[in-house]
Amino acid sequence: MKIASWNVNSVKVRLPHLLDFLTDARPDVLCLQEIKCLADDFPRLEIAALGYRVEALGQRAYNGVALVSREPARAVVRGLPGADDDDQARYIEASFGGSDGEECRVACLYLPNGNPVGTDKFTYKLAWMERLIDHARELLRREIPFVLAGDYNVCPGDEDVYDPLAWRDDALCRSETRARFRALVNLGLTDAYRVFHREPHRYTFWDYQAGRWNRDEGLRIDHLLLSPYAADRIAACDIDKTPRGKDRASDHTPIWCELAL
DNA sequence: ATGGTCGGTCCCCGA
Repeated sequence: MKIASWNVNSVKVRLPHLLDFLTDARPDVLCLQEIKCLADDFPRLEIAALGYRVEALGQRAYNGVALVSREPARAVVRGLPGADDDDQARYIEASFGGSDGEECRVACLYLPNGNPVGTDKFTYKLAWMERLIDHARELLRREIPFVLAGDYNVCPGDEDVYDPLAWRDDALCRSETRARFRALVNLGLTDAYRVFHREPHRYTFWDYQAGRWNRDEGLRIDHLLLSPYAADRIAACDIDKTPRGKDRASDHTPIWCELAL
């Protein structure tokens, strides 16, 4: 089962690139973030023509997440549990069947950016991470394979930033942020990318400004965290830089993994 | 060179 994650920064603008990626990469499940539209406005017909279905949690103008899959999603959960008053569309989770009949639970998440530090945005980010930790603990209790995929807005270490000093006090790199990411991993999850790639300075995001893409000055902030049963089955993982190099690209590029499920 | 870039919009905000 191939699972991919991509912050598309508007699914309407990125539709041609999205169709290209589905055609070329053929993921079984694709997690999308920042679709920036209501679920009813998601371009389903074009996706369906390629044999894919969509489950979305949308929002006007901001945020919005979706699961694009070949097989129908089962037991869909919309919204990260733990706060009834959170109206930001940042989380959707569902189960998908593997080729051997084994199931995998896939969560698509768009973790808050949190800038500027010292405001309620940073407080919200940290609280959201605490909720994610609590929910991951619940998923682990089920003893099933699962993947927490998405735009975490977290650079786990200095090796994941082109200029760690300049970014030291950014919400993506702050010690409070990194400590919570470590706490999540330390529950027993595996950073899929690091199973296969130890080199520093491999990125999934390059800012639109200042020619960051052309200078390869980016951040590794999109991650696939695997439960123990999923980690046991990992066969491959990589970042696909092709979409980022296209005209009218998203500022993020997809990350994917292959699980023997 | 005190800027630079996108996308979606209650004409600026979030990234």
